[in-house]
Order: sequence, then structure tokens, then C-alpha cells
Amino acid sequence: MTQSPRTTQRRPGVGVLHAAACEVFAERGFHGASVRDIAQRAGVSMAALYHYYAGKQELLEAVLTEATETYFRMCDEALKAAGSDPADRLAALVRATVSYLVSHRLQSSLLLARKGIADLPEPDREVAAAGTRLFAEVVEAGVEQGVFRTPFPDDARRTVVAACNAIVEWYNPAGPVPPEQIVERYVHLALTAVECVRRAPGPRS
Amino acid sequence: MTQSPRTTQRRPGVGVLHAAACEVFAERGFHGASVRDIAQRAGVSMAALYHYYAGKQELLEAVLTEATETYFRMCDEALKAAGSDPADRLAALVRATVSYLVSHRLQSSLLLARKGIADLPEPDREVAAAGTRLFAEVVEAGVEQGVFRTPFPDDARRTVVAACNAIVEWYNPAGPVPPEQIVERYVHLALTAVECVRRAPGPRS
Amino acid sequence: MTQSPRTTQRRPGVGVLHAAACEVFAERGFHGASVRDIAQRAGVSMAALYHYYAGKQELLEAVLTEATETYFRMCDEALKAAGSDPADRLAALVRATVSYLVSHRLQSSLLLARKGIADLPEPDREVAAAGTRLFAEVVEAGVEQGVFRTPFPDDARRTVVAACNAIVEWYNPAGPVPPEQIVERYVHLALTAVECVRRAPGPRS
Amino acid sequence: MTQSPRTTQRRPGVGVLHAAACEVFAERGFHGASVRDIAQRAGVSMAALYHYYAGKQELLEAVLTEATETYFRMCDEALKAAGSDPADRLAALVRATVSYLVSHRLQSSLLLARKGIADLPEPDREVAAAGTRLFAEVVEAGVEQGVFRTPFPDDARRTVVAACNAIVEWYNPAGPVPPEQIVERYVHLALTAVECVRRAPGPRS
DNA sequence: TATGAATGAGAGTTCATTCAT
DNA sequence: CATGAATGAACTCTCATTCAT
Repeated sequence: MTQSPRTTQRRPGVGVLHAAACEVFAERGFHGASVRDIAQRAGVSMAALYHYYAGKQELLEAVLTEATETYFRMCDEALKAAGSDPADRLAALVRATVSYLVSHRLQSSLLLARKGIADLPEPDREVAAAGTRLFAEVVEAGVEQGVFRTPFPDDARRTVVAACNAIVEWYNPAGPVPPEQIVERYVHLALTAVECVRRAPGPRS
Repeated sequence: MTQSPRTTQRRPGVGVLHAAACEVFAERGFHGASVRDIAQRAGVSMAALYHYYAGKQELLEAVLTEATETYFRMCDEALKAAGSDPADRLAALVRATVSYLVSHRLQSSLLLARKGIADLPEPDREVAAAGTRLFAEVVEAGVEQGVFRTPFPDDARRTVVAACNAIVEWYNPAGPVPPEQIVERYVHLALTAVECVRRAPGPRS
Repeated sequence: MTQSPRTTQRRPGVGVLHAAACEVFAERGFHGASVRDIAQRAGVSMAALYHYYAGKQELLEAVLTEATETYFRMCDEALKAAGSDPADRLAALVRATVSYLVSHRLQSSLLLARKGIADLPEPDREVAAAGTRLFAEVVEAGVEQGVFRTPFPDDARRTVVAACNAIVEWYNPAGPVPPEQIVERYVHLALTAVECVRRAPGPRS
Repeated sequence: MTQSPRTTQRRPGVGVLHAAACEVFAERGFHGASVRDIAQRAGVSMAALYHYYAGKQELLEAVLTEATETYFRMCDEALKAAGSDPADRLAALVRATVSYLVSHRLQSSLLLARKGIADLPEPDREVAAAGTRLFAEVVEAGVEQGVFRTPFPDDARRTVVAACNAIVEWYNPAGPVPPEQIVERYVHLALTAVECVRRAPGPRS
């Protein structure tokens, strides 16, 4: 559904499998998901699955990698579009994160459940670290420039990230609040959390 | 390790099993944990395990129930000790939550990973709802009394809870920051998030 | 059927499994034999098999180890009973070998097919070397004492061993020649092969 | 590598496949060898393999047939070149057999492991019988003419054949003994085994 | 021709669970 | 009470094979 076009081209079945794996892993977790389930959901035989992926683990890694890349691409683009003002940059990151969460809910669950779901050896830590750094740099810049006044930059950053991530647990696309509004709310909350001096702009004001 | 004394009385094996289950479930997740692992870790035979618990599911439920009860007891006591001021009450809840997290790390992981880990049908929702309500009542009271100025009480509440919960992912008891300091930081962050008018008392300032 | 009594005591099922494994491995080879077949032949479930043996490989190793031990025990006893005369000693080894072959036909096939049947790592080479040494010492002693006149002691030894081993390919217990006669025939052939100076005693003369 | 030219003509892939099958079957046995392995080793796709051979079984049969034909051709030629003297004829057979073994080691392993490797129903027995008859006729002729004095012609013949066949298990082309010397040694051993009256001509003495 | 995709059957192994002792 | 033995179902994964292109 959302895998990068590169991986889909010329390999019919791989797209379906990727999407199915995403769903089933998100629903039942790595150990709870059976390869049978995934193949069935994709509408192919198990042997076909093994034609494309070396195993369950690789399937998970593929899904995770794709999700990670997409998320970081969104963050990078958002940061590029933002200016140099820390508040703007933090807002950009929050917007990217929340947008990703509401538009890629399965991948988000997966990404956030990564820890402990399987043994994703090295790259996992790097990725988590990269995600941390993205926010950390912005927050630190804001603190240095005196525009973020929080006495606890690290914990404020963790709060912002945790708040965004938690959205995946309650967000309902059929719910009353449209995504854009959620985005702006969390921008507000983020700027509040870091104690931004220019009062967090009320949503869309 | 931390099971309620009631369940330990008269049943020598049950305490060990409870603790072992807690560890293994936390380490590997419900589906990733095998009953063999748990029995082995507890140092008893699998048949002995089945003597005390009807099955894997029940073992999980026991651990979760105990964890839930302990947590809510701590919250209740904290609220009882707090006065009627919403800021105090919110601070009390945050203190209880953070205290629980740092002192019951395995149970916390379990509690927070509940979702999707297994099919805990009814009581789970009630419990989550109860946790939500605990914070929600306090936040709503604060907003009604004008002491919390956040324009988004629900999301502010979610932010506070998410921030506390996230502690379990990074907290290291061997780390430099003592638990009491963490508690006070998160009290500050919580009051900031709800935009408490009486500025959040800076820690020890 | 022929596993050492030690391994059978107190572990019902292990004996049946050992025998079944022996049969099936001998009939179909390691890769051709399925664990299902072995369990079925033993009349137990596959899970029961895995209760006693860690896997297919271990099952094979158990059978092979037992067979090896039995064979070497027979050789040792035969050598002990024989005097110091090289011809007697060679005859003793041949008797032991042929006796083993006709009385443990399945194990013999297994032992002789060892090579390449699976990846029996270290001990296999030692065992083969031990078997070689057993015969080699006797033949070399005979040559040194001038009682074996073969100009090619190594190849003569190989001939003797190969001739004995080949019995397993044609021996039919229901056939006309009784085992004792076969034994004496191969003693004769062995002494002939090493060119024993005291003409090989005609069978039982 | 050594397939008959007939099968190679016009079919570029078949030679490579034949050789690859030979190698892989020899290395891992019939059941242990996978069609994938063979195709890969041959550097062709599996579908290409199935274009030339109906299946795994047929692949094995082709390899075995070719090996058998080559061996029997060598035996026939050797016998034709030999005179009518049983000792000469036996020597010729041994020379042919040993020559084949050292120059076609993979095929030899395959041929000698035939038994139990797969279900080669009819032709297999005929072939084994033919091999037996080849030696048996020569030995019987020698016994009838009084030039072979062994009291056990059948077992002596089996000894000779077994001794030759065993060479494949220890022969190392990089070893110190050149093939021609091995050949002569085994001629000596064979004539010794059948108790040839004209003493086996010591090698080059 | 020659290939990648696809498959059903079966491989070895582990699972949660039960039961006779 | 507690254990070792045993099981059926399910697991991940590989197999030999076919077929549309």
C-alpha cells in the first residue's frame, strides 16, 4: 500500500506481501503473526512468499526499513521547508511526525513496537538514535537561542515525541477531529512543552 | 518479586512463577514467551506451572491484574494524600505514575505493551478507561477552575500520560539521575503541558 | 533392540525409538529418512521423539555411537582372548568383525554408510581411524615378525577390512551358509590376503 | 566432465548439468542433493534443468547409466585385450576397475552408493548382477582350470571386488602413490586372494 | 528456448497442554 | 503435590515440480 515504488516494480506479489505483512505484524506482533497468515492475507501461497523474502525476519525488516525511510524522508523535507527558527523547525518536525502517524498507522504501530518485537540487530539502534537526534538538535538549538525556556530539554523533547507517538493509539480516521487540526494541536503542545517564549501560536492563528 | 502477598501465601511456587512470568513476558512478549521458558526460569516443572495456573493466558492475566492493582492503589493513595487543588492532584498522579514506572519496570512494560500482546478481552478496556479517567478528571477539574489553561485538555492529558509512560523506555536505574529528580521533572512537564497558571513550581526553586 | 541397557533403563520409548531410527536410517539413509517415519515406526508421536532426542542429527549420532561402541567392545574382547600370535590376532579381529556384521546388520550398514550421510563432525574421523589402527597394528606386527609376507601391508589390510564389510551387502540370514562358516571363510581369506606363512588353516582344520 | 559425447551433442546445457549432478549427488547423496543446488552449480536456471531432464530421479539415472556404461566398456576392452589365461583376465579386470575408480572418482562413489540412495528399481539389479558375472566368470574359469586354488571362489571374488571398490574411499590423487602402482598392487592382491598358483607377479619384479 | 513466478506437499521442530503415576 | 511422558496442532521453511510468458 505504501511501499516505495522501487520495490514494487516488476515484482508482482511483493507489494501485496509487503502490505499484508504490515497489516498482520501490526495486528498481532511479530511472534503472534504467522507466515501463513501473511501469505493468506496477501492471497498467495507460502512458498511464493519465500520466493521474495528469505524469511519472516526479513519480511519484518523490509516493512520496517520502508517505514523508517518514508518517515525520515518526510522529516527531512519538512525541515528543509522550514526556516532556521527553532520554533518553526520544531513545528515542522511535529507536523511531519503527526502527518506520518495518521497517514501510516500500521507502519507507525510497527515502528513504535519495534523494541522487543524481534531481534533487529544493529540498524534499529541507529534509527532510533537518528530519530532522537532529529528532535534533539532542534530543541537544543531553541534552548541555546533562548527561545525554548524549558529547564529540562531532554525530557521536554521526550515528552513531545511521546505525545506524538501516542496518537497512534487513539487516532480514529473516522473520528470527528480532522488530521490537520490534530497536527496543529500537537504543534501547540510541543511548543508549550519546550516552553517556547513566543507563545505557541494558537492553532492556525 | 512484587506480587501481592495474597497470592504468595501458602503457595510456594506461585510467587516464583509470577515473577518469572513477568520477566519472560516483558523480555519476549506474550507470543514470544514460551511456557517452558517461564517454568524453567522459575525453576519448576511445567506440570507444576499448570498446577497453579490454567494456562499461559491466565498467567499473563495474573501478572497484569496484579500490576494494575498495584498501580491504581498507588494512584489512589497519592490522590488521597493530595488536597483538592488540581495542580496538586495532577502532580500527585504524575508522582505516583513515575514512581511506579521506575520501581516496577517489568510490570510497566507489560502494562504498556498490553495492547495487541494477547486477547485480553473485557477487563483490559475497563482498566485503560480507568487510567484515562483518573487523569481526565483531574485535568478537567483544573480546566473548569481556570487553573489549567490548555485549550486542548484531552490532548494535554494524553501528553502527560504518554510522557510518563515513555520513561520506561529510557530509564536506567544505574543512570545519573535519581528517581526523585525524574519525578519532579515530570511534574514540572505535566503542569507545563496543561498550562497551569500558577507556574509549575520549578524543581526546588 | 541392541542399544546398551544403560540408555534403555527408566526411559520407555527411547529403546523403541533407537531401534526404529536404526531401521529407517539403514533403509533410506539420513536425508531420505523422515523424523515422521521414525516416530511412526516406533509407534510414538513426533513430539515424543523430540522429548528424548534433540533432533534428527542427534538421533543418528546416538545410533551410530551405540553401534560403534558395541563393535569396538567386541573387537577388544576378541583381541584380549587371542594370544600374541599375529595370525591369531588377525583371525580374532576378522571373527569379531564378521560376527558383528551378521548379527547387527542394520547398524553395520549405518556404520559403513557413515561417510557422507550427514555431517558427523569430529568423533567420526577418530572412530574410523581407531578401526583402521586396530587392524593396522595387527598386520604390522605380523609383517615385522615375518609371519605376514605381503609386500603391501596397508593395501592388504584394506582388502581384509573391505572384504568383511562387503558381507553386509550380500549376507542373508535365511541363506544356506551359516554365520560360523562365513566367519571361518573370511579368516581364511584374511590370512591369505596378508600372505600368512603358516598357510591359512583351512576352515576349522 | 566425463559424460558420453552423445549426450553432449547439440545440447549446450546438458553436459554442464550432468557434471553438476554428478558432483552434487556424490557430495550429498540423492536425498541430500537439491535440484536447486544442481542447477546452481551448473549455472543454469531450474526451469532449464527441467527442460533437459524430466526430474531429479531421471538426472540420477542419467548419471548412473553413463557411469555404468563407461565402466563396462573399460572392462570389455580390457578383457578383449587380455588373452584367455584366467590370471591375465582377472588382472585385466582389476586394472580396468582400479583405473576407472581413480579416474572417475565421483561416478565411482555414486555407483558404489547406489544401494539405498534412491529407488532405481529394475536396471540396477541387472547392472550389479552384470558386474558380479564379469568377475565371477573369470574366477570360475580360473578355478576350473586349476590355476586359482581358493576353496571359496565366491568369497574370493567378493574380496577382490570389495578391495578395488574401497580404493575410492581413501585414494587421493595428490597422494604419493601414483595410480599405476596402485593398479599393480591390487592386481597382486587379487591374484593372492584367489590363490593363483602361478604366484602373483610381484609388481615389476 | 529459457526464465521468474508460483505451488502443494512435506520437511524438521516447537508449542501449549494433558495425564498417569 | 509434583513429575516425566506424551500428544496434536501449529510453526517456519524447503522441496521437486509446473507453467505462463
